[in-house]
Amino acid sequence: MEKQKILIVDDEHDLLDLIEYNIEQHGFEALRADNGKEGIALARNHYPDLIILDIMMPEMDGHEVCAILKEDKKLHSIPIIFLTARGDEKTEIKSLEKGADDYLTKPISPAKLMSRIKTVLRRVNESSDPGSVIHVKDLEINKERYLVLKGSKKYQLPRKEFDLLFFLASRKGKVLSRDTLLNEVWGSGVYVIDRTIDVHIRKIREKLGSDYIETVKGVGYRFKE
Amino acid sequence: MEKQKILIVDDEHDLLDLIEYNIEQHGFEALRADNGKEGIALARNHYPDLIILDIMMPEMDGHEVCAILKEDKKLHSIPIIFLTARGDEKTEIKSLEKGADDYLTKPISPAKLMSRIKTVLRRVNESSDPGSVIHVKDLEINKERYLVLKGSKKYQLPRKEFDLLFFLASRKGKVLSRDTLLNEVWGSGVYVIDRTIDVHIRKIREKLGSDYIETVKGVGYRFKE
DNA sequence: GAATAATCTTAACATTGCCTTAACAAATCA
DNA sequence: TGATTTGTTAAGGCAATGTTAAGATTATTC
Repeated sequence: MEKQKILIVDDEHDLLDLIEYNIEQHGFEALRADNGKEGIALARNHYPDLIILDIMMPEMDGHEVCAILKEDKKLHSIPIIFLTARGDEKTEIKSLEKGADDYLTKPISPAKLMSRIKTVLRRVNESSDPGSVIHVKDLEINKERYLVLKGSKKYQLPRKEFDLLFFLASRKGKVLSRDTLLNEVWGSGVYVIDRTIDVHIRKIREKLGSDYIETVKGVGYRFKE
Repeated sequence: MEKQKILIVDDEHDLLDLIEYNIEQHGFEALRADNGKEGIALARNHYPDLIILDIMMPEMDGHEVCAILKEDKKLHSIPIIFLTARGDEKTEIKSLEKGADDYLTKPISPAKLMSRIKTVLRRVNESSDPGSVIHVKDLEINKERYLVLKGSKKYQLPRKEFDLLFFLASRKGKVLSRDTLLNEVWGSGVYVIDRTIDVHIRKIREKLGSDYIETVKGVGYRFKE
Protein backbone atom coordinates (compact mmCIF):
# COMPACT_ATOMS: atom_id res chain seq x y z
CA MET A 1 0.00 0.00 0.00
CA GLU A 2 1.59 3.12 -1.18
CA LYS A 3 0.44 6.63 -1.92
CA GLN A 4 1.36 8.09 -5.26
CA LYS A 5 4.31 10.42 -4.82
CA ILE A 6 4.64 13.87 -6.23
CA LEU A 7 7.95 15.70 -6.20
CA ILE A 8 7.87 19.49 -6.10
CA VAL A 9 11.00 21.45 -6.94
CA ASP A 10 10.83 25.19 -6.32
CA ASP A 11 13.01 27.73 -4.58
CA GLU A 12 10.09 29.66 -3.11
CA HIS A 13 9.34 28.05 0.23
CA ASP A 14 5.91 29.65 0.57
CA LEU A 15 4.87 28.08 -2.69
CA LEU A 16 6.33 24.73 -1.66
CA ASP A 17 4.23 24.85 1.49
CA LEU A 18 1.06 25.71 -0.41
CA ILE A 19 1.51 22.99 -2.99
CA GLU A 20 2.54 20.40 -0.45
CA TYR A 21 -0.54 21.14 1.63
CA ASN A 22 -2.89 20.73 -1.30
CA ILE A 23 -1.24 17.62 -2.60
CA GLU A 24 -1.44 15.91 0.75
CA GLN A 25 -5.04 16.99 1.20
CA HIS A 26 -5.80 14.99 -1.92
CA GLY A 27 -4.15 11.85 -0.61
CA PHE A 28 -0.82 12.02 -2.34
CA GLU A 29 2.57 11.98 -0.75
CA ALA A 30 4.63 15.13 -1.26
CA LEU A 31 8.38 15.23 -1.70
CA ARG A 32 9.98 18.68 -1.71
CA ALA A 33 13.24 20.14 -2.88
CA ASP A 34 14.23 23.79 -3.09
CA ASN A 35 16.86 23.36 -5.77
CA GLY A 36 17.51 21.26 -8.85
CA LYS A 37 20.28 19.15 -7.44
CA GLU A 38 18.25 18.02 -4.47
CA GLY A 39 15.28 17.43 -6.75
CA ILE A 40 17.24 15.04 -8.94
CA ALA A 41 18.57 13.21 -5.90
CA LEU A 42 15.05 12.78 -4.51
CA ALA A 43 13.78 11.55 -7.86
CA ARG A 44 16.51 8.93 -8.03
CA ASN A 45 15.75 7.69 -4.54
CA HIS A 46 11.96 7.71 -4.59
CA TYR A 47 10.82 7.33 -8.19
CA PRO A 48 7.91 9.77 -7.85
CA ASP A 49 4.85 9.41 -10.06
CA LEU A 50 4.92 13.05 -11.08
CA ILE A 51 7.35 15.97 -10.83
CA ILE A 52 6.39 19.61 -10.57
CA LEU A 53 9.29 21.74 -11.66
CA ASP A 54 9.78 25.45 -11.34
CA ILE A 55 11.70 26.92 -14.22
CA MET A 56 13.14 30.01 -12.59
CA MET A 57 15.59 28.75 -10.02
CA PRO A 58 19.12 29.85 -9.10
CA GLU A 59 22.07 27.65 -10.08
CA MET A 60 20.19 25.01 -12.07
CA ASP A 61 16.96 25.98 -13.81
CA GLY A 62 14.01 23.72 -14.48
CA HIS A 63 14.95 22.97 -18.04
CA GLU A 64 18.36 21.71 -17.02
CA VAL A 65 16.83 19.52 -14.33
CA CYS A 66 14.37 18.18 -16.86
CA ALA A 67 17.12 17.39 -19.33
CA ILE A 68 19.03 15.39 -16.75
CA LEU A 69 15.89 13.47 -15.72
CA LYS A 70 15.08 12.64 -19.32
CA GLU A 71 18.53 11.10 -19.75
CA ASP A 72 18.01 8.72 -16.86
CA LYS A 73 16.48 5.47 -18.09
CA LYS A 74 14.60 4.88 -14.89
CA LEU A 75 13.26 8.39 -14.64
CA HIS A 76 12.65 9.53 -18.17
CA SER A 77 9.05 8.43 -18.31
CA ILE A 78 7.99 10.27 -15.18
CA PRO A 79 5.61 13.03 -16.23
CA ILE A 80 6.67 16.61 -15.52
CA ILE A 81 4.58 19.72 -14.99
CA PHE A 82 6.49 22.98 -15.31
CA LEU A 83 5.74 26.18 -13.44
CA THR A 84 6.31 29.25 -15.63
CA ALA A 85 6.05 32.96 -15.05
CA ARG A 86 2.85 34.40 -16.43
CA GLY A 87 2.64 34.96 -20.13
CA ASP A 88 6.13 33.93 -20.98
CA GLU A 89 5.19 32.14 -24.15
CA LYS A 90 8.68 31.35 -25.29
CA THR A 91 9.32 29.51 -22.10
CA GLU A 92 6.11 27.56 -22.45
CA ILE A 93 7.02 26.34 -25.88
CA LYS A 94 10.51 25.43 -24.80
CA SER A 95 9.11 23.49 -21.87
CA LEU A 96 6.82 21.40 -23.97
CA GLU A 97 9.62 20.67 -26.40
CA LYS A 98 11.77 19.46 -23.52
CA GLY A 99 9.24 16.77 -22.80
CA ALA A 100 6.96 18.40 -20.29
CA ASP A 101 3.48 16.95 -19.96
CA ASP A 102 1.88 20.23 -18.93
CA TYR A 103 2.74 23.66 -17.62
CA LEU A 104 1.14 26.06 -15.20
CA THR A 105 1.49 29.80 -14.86
CA LYS A 106 2.09 31.46 -11.58
CA PRO A 107 0.33 32.52 -9.47
CA ILE A 108 -1.27 29.16 -8.96
CA SER A 109 -4.84 28.28 -8.14
CA PRO A 110 -4.75 25.16 -5.93
CA ALA A 111 -7.89 23.76 -7.57
CA LYS A 112 -6.42 24.15 -11.01
CA LEU A 113 -3.18 22.59 -9.88
CA MET A 114 -4.87 19.49 -8.51
CA SER A 115 -7.01 19.17 -11.60
CA ARG A 116 -3.94 19.28 -13.83
CA ILE A 117 -2.09 16.80 -11.66
CA LYS A 118 -4.91 14.28 -11.86
CA THR A 119 -5.32 14.77 -15.57
CA VAL A 120 -1.65 14.13 -16.22
CA LEU A 121 -1.58 11.07 -13.97
CA ARG A 122 -4.66 9.66 -15.61
CA ARG A 123 -3.25 10.25 -19.08
CA VAL A 124 -0.04 8.49 -18.19
CA ASN A 125 -1.76 5.59 -16.52
CA GLU A 126 -4.18 5.00 -19.35
CA SER A 127 -1.53 5.09 -22.01
CA SER A 128 -1.82 2.76 -24.98
CA ASP A 129 -3.43 -0.61 -25.29
CA PRO A 130 -6.89 -0.47 -23.88
CA GLY A 131 -7.94 -3.82 -22.57
CA SER A 132 -4.80 -4.03 -20.57
CA VAL A 133 -6.40 -1.59 -18.18
CA ILE A 134 -9.51 -2.56 -16.29
CA HIS A 135 -11.65 -0.13 -14.32
CA VAL A 136 -13.83 -1.80 -11.73
CA LYS A 137 -15.40 -0.23 -8.70
CA ASP A 138 -12.83 2.27 -7.47
CA LEU A 139 -9.92 0.28 -8.84
CA GLU A 140 -7.81 0.76 -11.89
CA ILE A 141 -5.95 -2.43 -12.72
CA ASN A 142 -3.16 -1.65 -15.13
CA LYS A 143 -1.54 -4.67 -16.69
CA GLU A 144 1.18 -2.79 -18.51
CA ARG A 145 2.58 -1.41 -15.32
CA TYR A 146 1.47 -4.27 -13.07
CA LEU A 147 -0.05 -1.63 -10.90
CA VAL A 148 -3.34 -1.23 -9.10
CA LEU A 149 -4.58 2.26 -8.38
CA LYS A 150 -7.24 2.86 -5.77
CA GLY A 151 -8.02 6.55 -5.59
CA SER A 152 -4.70 8.21 -5.00
CA LYS A 153 -3.13 5.09 -3.58
CA LYS A 154 -0.84 2.87 -5.56
CA TYR A 155 -0.37 -0.84 -5.02
CA GLN A 156 2.45 -2.79 -6.55
CA LEU A 157 1.20 -6.38 -6.50
CA PRO A 158 3.52 -9.30 -7.24
CA ARG A 159 2.92 -11.04 -10.54
CA LYS A 160 0.75 -13.95 -9.47
CA GLU A 161 -1.42 -11.81 -7.25
CA PHE A 162 -1.81 -9.29 -10.02
CA ASP A 163 -2.61 -11.87 -12.70
CA LEU A 164 -5.15 -13.50 -10.45
CA LEU A 165 -6.84 -10.19 -9.67
CA PHE A 166 -6.77 -9.18 -13.32
CA PHE A 167 -8.34 -12.43 -14.44
CA LEU A 168 -11.07 -12.29 -11.82
CA ALA A 169 -11.78 -8.63 -12.56
CA SER A 170 -11.90 -9.24 -16.30
CA ARG A 171 -14.72 -11.68 -15.67
CA LYS A 172 -16.43 -9.86 -12.86
CA GLY A 173 -19.60 -11.39 -11.58
CA LYS A 174 -18.66 -14.82 -12.83
CA VAL A 175 -17.74 -17.49 -10.34
CA LEU A 176 -14.46 -19.08 -11.33
CA SER A 177 -13.50 -22.48 -9.99
CA ARG A 178 -10.03 -23.14 -8.68
CA ASP A 179 -9.49 -25.47 -11.61
CA THR A 180 -10.30 -22.70 -14.05
CA LEU A 181 -8.08 -20.24 -12.24
CA LEU A 182 -5.17 -22.68 -12.19
CA ASN A 183 -5.51 -23.35 -15.88
CA GLU A 184 -6.04 -19.77 -16.96
CA VAL A 185 -3.74 -17.90 -14.59
CA TRP A 186 -1.02 -20.43 -13.91
CA GLY A 187 -1.26 -22.08 -17.31
CA SER A 188 -2.15 -25.58 -18.28
CA GLY A 189 1.39 -26.87 -17.94
CA VAL A 190 1.84 -25.87 -14.31
CA TYR A 191 0.97 -28.17 -11.47
CA VAL A 192 0.42 -26.60 -8.08
CA ILE A 193 -2.16 -27.50 -5.49
CA ASP A 194 -5.32 -25.44 -5.60
CA ARG A 195 -4.90 -24.10 -2.06
CA THR A 196 -2.15 -21.93 -3.46
CA ILE A 197 -4.93 -19.79 -4.91
CA ASP A 198 -6.44 -19.25 -1.48
CA VAL A 199 -3.18 -17.86 -0.20
CA HIS A 200 -2.94 -15.40 -3.06
CA ILE A 201 -6.55 -14.35 -2.59
CA ARG A 202 -5.77 -13.72 1.04
CA LYS A 203 -2.83 -11.49 0.10
CA ILE A 204 -4.88 -9.51 -2.39
CA ARG A 205 -7.55 -8.96 0.24
CA GLU A 206 -4.91 -7.96 2.74
CA LYS A 207 -3.72 -5.21 0.42
CA LEU A 208 -6.88 -3.99 -1.27
CA GLY A 209 -9.48 -4.93 1.32
CA SER A 210 -12.20 -7.55 1.24
CA ASP A 211 -14.63 -5.57 -0.90
CA TYR A 212 -13.58 -7.00 -4.22
CA ILE A 213 -13.25 -10.75 -4.24
CA GLU A 214 -15.86 -12.93 -2.64
CA THR A 215 -15.85 -16.63 -1.90
CA VAL A 216 -18.56 -18.94 -3.19
CA LYS A 217 -18.09 -21.92 -0.97
CA GLY A 218 -17.70 -25.18 -2.78
CA VAL A 219 -17.55 -23.44 -6.14
CA GLY A 220 -14.80 -20.84 -6.37
CA TYR A 221 -14.17 -17.11 -6.26
CA ARG A 222 -15.96 -14.17 -7.82
CA PHE A 223 -15.12 -10.52 -8.36
CA LYS A 224 -18.04 -8.59 -6.90
CA GLU A 225 -20.10 -6.59 -9.31
CA MET B 1 -25.52 -34.35 -11.93
CA GLU B 2 -24.20 -37.15 -14.04
CA LYS B 3 -20.51 -37.86 -14.19
CA GLN B 4 -18.70 -37.01 -17.36
CA LYS B 5 -17.48 -40.08 -19.20
CA ILE B 6 -14.01 -40.47 -20.56
CA LEU B 7 -13.11 -43.25 -22.95
CA ILE B 8 -9.54 -44.50 -22.93
CA VAL B 9 -8.27 -46.56 -25.83
CA ASP B 10 -4.82 -48.09 -25.39
CA ASP B 11 -3.34 -51.52 -25.82
CA GLU B 12 -1.12 -51.26 -22.75
CA HIS B 13 -3.15 -52.51 -19.83
CA ASP B 14 -0.88 -51.03 -17.19
CA LEU B 15 -1.40 -47.61 -18.67
CA LEU B 16 -5.15 -48.17 -18.88
CA ASP B 17 -5.16 -49.01 -15.18
CA LEU B 18 -3.17 -45.93 -14.29
CA ILE B 19 -5.30 -43.56 -16.32
CA GLU B 20 -8.54 -45.14 -15.20
CA TYR B 21 -7.54 -44.76 -11.57
CA ASN B 22 -6.68 -41.09 -11.95
CA ILE B 23 -9.76 -40.28 -13.98
CA GLU B 24 -12.03 -41.82 -11.40
CA GLN B 25 -10.19 -40.10 -8.58
CA HIS B 26 -11.16 -36.82 -10.21
CA GLY B 27 -14.81 -37.70 -10.37
CA PHE B 28 -15.14 -38.88 -13.94
CA GLU B 29 -16.44 -42.17 -15.18
CA ALA B 30 -13.89 -44.23 -17.09
CA LEU B 31 -14.62 -46.44 -20.08
CA ARG B 32 -11.76 -48.57 -21.34
CA ALA B 33 -10.90 -50.39 -24.52
CA ASP B 34 -7.65 -52.08 -25.48
CA ASN B 35 -8.13 -51.84 -29.24
CA GLY B 36 -9.61 -49.50 -31.80
CA LYS B 37 -12.61 -51.61 -32.75
CA GLU B 38 -13.80 -51.95 -29.18
CA GLY B 39 -13.13 -48.23 -28.64
CA ILE B 40 -15.42 -47.26 -31.49
CA ALA B 41 -18.12 -49.62 -30.26
CA LEU B 42 -17.96 -48.13 -26.76
CA ALA B 43 -18.09 -44.62 -28.17
CA ARG B 44 -21.22 -45.45 -30.16
CA ASN B 45 -22.94 -46.95 -27.15
CA HIS B 46 -21.99 -44.44 -24.47
CA TYR B 47 -21.27 -41.10 -26.14
CA PRO B 48 -18.35 -40.21 -23.91
CA ASP B 49 -17.48 -36.58 -23.21
CA LEU B 50 -13.85 -37.09 -24.14
CA ILE B 51 -11.74 -39.77 -25.78
CA ILE B 52 -8.10 -40.48 -25.01
CA LEU B 53 -6.58 -42.32 -27.93
CA ASP B 54 -3.24 -44.05 -28.18
CA ILE B 55 -1.73 -43.83 -31.62
CA MET B 56 0.52 -46.88 -31.60
CA MET B 57 -1.83 -49.84 -31.50
CA PRO B 58 -1.87 -53.14 -33.40
CA GLU B 59 -4.46 -53.67 -36.14
CA MET B 60 -6.07 -50.25 -36.11
CA ASP B 61 -3.98 -47.25 -35.04
CA GLY B 62 -5.28 -44.12 -33.32
CA HIS B 63 -5.46 -42.07 -36.48
CA GLU B 64 -7.72 -44.59 -38.13
CA VAL B 65 -9.98 -44.70 -35.10
CA CYS B 66 -10.09 -40.94 -35.07
CA ALA B 67 -10.99 -40.81 -38.75
CA ILE B 68 -13.90 -43.18 -38.23
CA LEU B 69 -15.15 -41.23 -35.22
CA LYS B 70 -14.99 -37.97 -37.14
CA GLU B 71 -17.17 -39.46 -39.87
CA ASP B 72 -19.90 -40.35 -37.41
CA LYS B 73 -22.34 -37.46 -37.05
CA LYS B 74 -23.15 -38.31 -33.48
CA LEU B 75 -19.54 -38.64 -32.41
CA HIS B 76 -17.59 -36.18 -34.51
CA SER B 77 -17.74 -33.37 -31.98
CA ILE B 78 -16.37 -35.41 -29.09
CA PRO B 79 -12.95 -33.99 -28.21
CA ILE B 80 -9.97 -36.29 -28.60
CA ILE B 81 -6.63 -36.30 -26.84
CA PHE B 82 -3.93 -38.37 -28.54
CA LEU B 83 -1.13 -40.19 -26.81
CA THR B 84 2.08 -40.11 -28.81
CA ALA B 85 5.51 -41.53 -28.28
CA ARG B 86 7.87 -38.90 -26.99
CA GLY B 87 9.32 -36.48 -29.47
CA ASP B 88 7.61 -37.85 -32.51
CA GLU B 89 6.87 -34.46 -33.99
CA LYS B 90 5.46 -35.65 -37.28
CA THR B 91 2.87 -37.65 -35.43
CA GLU B 92 1.95 -34.66 -33.32
CA ILE B 93 1.32 -32.54 -36.36
CA LYS B 94 -0.65 -35.26 -38.06
CA SER B 95 -2.75 -35.70 -34.92
CA LEU B 96 -3.70 -32.09 -34.70
CA GLU B 97 -4.57 -32.05 -38.39
CA LYS B 98 -6.82 -35.04 -37.86
CA GLY B 99 -8.91 -33.02 -35.46
CA ALA B 100 -7.33 -33.79 -32.14
CA ASP B 101 -7.90 -31.27 -29.39
CA ASP B 102 -4.63 -31.98 -27.68
CA TYR B 103 -1.89 -34.54 -27.54
CA LEU B 104 0.29 -35.89 -24.78
CA THR B 105 3.63 -37.62 -24.91
CA LYS B 106 4.36 -40.82 -23.05
CA PRO B 107 5.37 -41.43 -20.38
CA ILE B 108 2.50 -39.58 -18.79
CA SER B 109 2.38 -37.56 -15.61
CA PRO B 110 -1.05 -38.14 -14.08
CA ALA B 111 -1.22 -34.53 -12.91
CA LYS B 112 -0.51 -33.30 -16.40
CA LEU B 113 -3.03 -35.66 -17.91
CA MET B 114 -5.80 -34.51 -15.59
CA SER B 115 -4.98 -30.90 -16.23
CA ARG B 116 -5.19 -31.39 -19.98
CA ILE B 117 -8.42 -33.30 -19.69
CA LYS B 118 -10.03 -30.54 -17.69
CA THR B 119 -8.75 -27.86 -20.04
CA VAL B 120 -10.16 -29.61 -23.08
CA LEU B 121 -13.50 -30.29 -21.41
CA ARG B 122 -13.75 -26.70 -20.26
CA ARG B 123 -12.95 -25.36 -23.70
CA VAL B 124 -15.67 -27.50 -25.20
CA ASN B 125 -18.21 -26.65 -22.52
CA GLU B 126 -17.48 -22.94 -22.46
CA SER B 127 -17.84 -22.39 -26.17
CA SER B 128 -21.47 -23.39 -26.25
CA ASP B 129 -23.11 -22.82 -22.94
CA PRO B 130 -26.22 -20.67 -23.18
CA GLY B 131 -27.98 -23.17 -20.93
CA SER B 132 -26.24 -21.84 -17.87
CA VAL B 133 -28.90 -19.19 -17.39
CA ILE B 134 -32.50 -20.15 -16.82
CA HIS B 135 -35.39 -17.69 -16.89
CA VAL B 136 -38.54 -18.96 -15.21
CA LYS B 137 -41.40 -16.88 -13.88
CA ASP B 138 -39.77 -13.79 -12.39
CA LEU B 139 -36.53 -15.61 -11.61
CA GLU B 140 -33.20 -15.64 -13.35
CA ILE B 141 -31.14 -18.59 -12.21
CA ASN B 142 -27.59 -17.95 -13.31
CA LYS B 143 -25.15 -20.80 -12.94
CA GLU B 144 -22.17 -18.79 -14.15
CA ARG B 145 -22.64 -16.38 -11.32
CA TYR B 146 -24.15 -18.84 -8.89
CA LEU B 147 -26.81 -16.25 -8.26
CA VAL B 148 -30.58 -16.12 -8.33
CA LEU B 149 -32.09 -12.82 -9.40
CA LYS B 150 -35.68 -11.99 -8.52
CA GLY B 151 -36.41 -8.59 -9.90
CA SER B 152 -33.62 -6.44 -8.60
CA LYS B 153 -32.95 -8.66 -5.60
CA LYS B 154 -29.98 -10.96 -5.56
CA TYR B 155 -29.98 -14.23 -3.69
CA GLN B 156 -26.79 -16.09 -3.02
CA LEU B 157 -27.92 -19.64 -2.32
CA PRO B 158 -25.49 -22.20 -0.93
CA ARG B 159 -24.27 -24.74 -3.44
CA LYS B 160 -26.67 -27.61 -2.80
CA GLU B 161 -29.70 -25.36 -2.67
CA PHE B 162 -28.65 -23.67 -5.88
CA ASP B 163 -27.96 -26.92 -7.71
CA LEU B 164 -31.26 -28.35 -6.58
CA LEU B 165 -33.19 -25.28 -7.69
CA PHE B 166 -31.32 -25.20 -10.99
CA PHE B 167 -32.11 -28.82 -11.68
CA LEU B 168 -35.78 -28.47 -10.84
CA ALA B 169 -36.10 -25.27 -12.87
CA SER B 170 -34.36 -26.82 -15.85
CA ARG B 171 -37.12 -29.41 -15.93
CA LYS B 172 -40.02 -27.24 -14.94
CA GLY B 173 -43.41 -28.87 -14.94
CA LYS B 174 -41.91 -32.28 -14.52
CA VAL B 175 -42.29 -34.10 -11.21
CA LEU B 176 -38.95 -35.35 -9.99
CA SER B 177 -38.72 -38.09 -7.42
CA ARG B 178 -36.35 -37.84 -4.48
CA ASP B 179 -34.42 -40.72 -5.97
CA THR B 180 -33.94 -38.85 -9.21
CA LEU B 181 -32.90 -35.69 -7.41
CA LEU B 182 -30.41 -37.56 -5.27
CA ASN B 183 -28.90 -39.19 -8.32
CA GLU B 184 -28.73 -36.10 -10.49
CA VAL B 185 -27.94 -33.39 -7.98
CA TRP B 186 -25.98 -35.26 -5.36
CA GLY B 187 -24.40 -37.77 -7.72
CA SER B 188 -24.75 -41.50 -7.99
CA GLY B 189 -21.99 -42.35 -5.53
CA VAL B 190 -23.30 -40.28 -2.63
CA TYR B 191 -25.34 -41.76 0.16
CA VAL B 192 -27.63 -39.39 2.03
CA ILE B 193 -31.11 -39.80 3.41
CA ASP B 194 -33.79 -38.50 1.04
CA ARG B 195 -35.27 -36.27 3.72
CA THR B 196 -32.22 -34.11 3.24
CA ILE B 197 -33.90 -32.89 0.07
CA ASP B 198 -36.93 -31.72 2.01
CA VAL B 199 -34.74 -29.57 4.18
CA HIS B 200 -33.13 -27.95 1.19
CA ILE B 201 -36.49 -27.36 -0.43
CA ARG B 202 -37.63 -25.71 2.74
CA LYS B 203 -34.63 -23.38 2.70
CA ILE B 204 -35.18 -22.44 -0.93
CA ARG B 205 -38.83 -21.64 -0.16
CA GLU B 206 -37.76 -19.63 2.86
CA LYS B 207 -35.57 -17.43 0.68
CA LEU B 208 -37.50 -17.17 -2.59
CA GLY B 209 -41.03 -17.81 -1.40
CA SER B 210 -43.34 -20.78 -1.94
CA ASP B 211 -44.42 -19.85 -5.45
CA TYR B 212 -41.89 -21.89 -7.31
CA ILE B 213 -41.55 -25.43 -6.04
CA GLU B 214 -44.61 -27.51 -5.27
CA THR B 215 -44.88 -30.83 -3.53
CA VAL B 216 -46.52 -33.79 -5.20
CA LYS B 217 -47.30 -35.98 -2.31
CA GLY B 218 -46.02 -39.49 -2.56
CA VAL B 219 -44.10 -38.71 -5.75
CA GLY B 220 -41.66 -35.85 -5.41
CA TYR B 221 -41.24 -32.16 -6.23
CA ARG B 222 -42.05 -30.07 -9.26
CA PHE B 223 -41.10 -26.60 -10.40
CA LYS B 224 -44.40 -24.84 -11.18
CA GLU B 225 -44.98 -23.86 -14.78
C1' DG C 1 28.42 -15.13 -9.49
C1' DA C 2 27.50 -14.92 -4.64
C1' DA C 3 24.56 -12.67 -1.54
C1' DT C 4 20.32 -10.72 -0.73
C1' DA C 5 15.61 -9.91 -1.22
C1' DA C 6 11.21 -10.91 -3.00
C1' DT C 7 7.89 -14.06 -4.36
C1' DC C 8 5.71 -18.50 -4.71
C1' DT C 9 4.28 -22.78 -2.85
C1' DT C 10 3.32 -25.90 0.57
C1' DA C 11 1.90 -27.52 4.97
C1' DA C 12 -0.32 -27.05 9.35
C1' DC C 13 -3.62 -25.26 12.23
C1' DA C 14 -7.88 -22.27 13.03
C1' DT C 15 -12.29 -21.03 11.72
C1' DT C 16 -16.52 -20.86 9.31
C1' DG C 17 -20.72 -22.17 7.70
C1' DC C 18 -22.95 -25.78 4.90
C1' DC C 19 -24.88 -30.24 5.04
C1' DT C 20 -26.95 -33.84 7.15
C1' DT C 21 -29.45 -35.92 10.54
C1' DA C 22 -32.88 -36.55 14.00
C1' DA C 23 -36.92 -35.35 16.32
C1' DC C 24 -41.22 -33.44 16.47
C1' DA C 25 -45.29 -30.94 14.25
C1' DA C 26 -48.53 -30.52 10.68
C1' DA C 27 -50.87 -32.13 6.74
C1' DT C 28 -52.89 -35.64 3.90
C1' DC C 29 -54.92 -40.04 2.87
C1' DA C 30 -57.04 -44.64 3.92
C1' DT D 1 -58.61 -42.11 13.73
C1' DG D 2 -54.34 -44.08 12.71
C1' DA D 3 -50.81 -44.33 9.29
C1' DT D 4 -47.98 -42.11 6.20
C1' DT D 5 -45.85 -38.28 4.15
C1' DT D 6 -44.06 -33.78 4.35
C1' DG D 7 -42.91 -29.33 6.97
C1' DT D 8 -39.96 -27.31 10.29
C1' DT D 9 -36.35 -26.60 13.48
C1' DA D 10 -32.02 -27.09 15.68
C1' DA D 11 -27.62 -29.27 16.68
C1' DG D 12 -23.34 -31.67 15.55
C1' DG D 13 -20.05 -33.11 12.29
C1' DC D 14 -17.29 -32.14 8.75
C1' DA D 15 -15.58 -30.31 4.57
C1' DA D 16 -14.12 -25.93 2.64
C1' DT D 17 -11.83 -21.84 3.39
C1' DG D 18 -9.02 -18.44 6.22
C1' DT D 19 -4.67 -17.67 8.10
C1' DT D 20 0.07 -18.00 9.21
C1' DA D 21 4.70 -19.38 8.81
C1' DA D 22 8.46 -21.78 6.90
C1' DG D 23 10.91 -23.75 3.03
C1' DA D 24 11.69 -23.55 -2.03
C1' DT D 25 12.18 -20.96 -5.84
C1' DT D 26 13.04 -16.97 -8.50
C1' DA D 27 14.61 -12.27 -9.20
C1' DT D 28 17.80 -8.59 -7.96
C1' DT D 29 21.74 -6.36 -6.43
C1' DC D 30 26.38 -5.62 -5.76
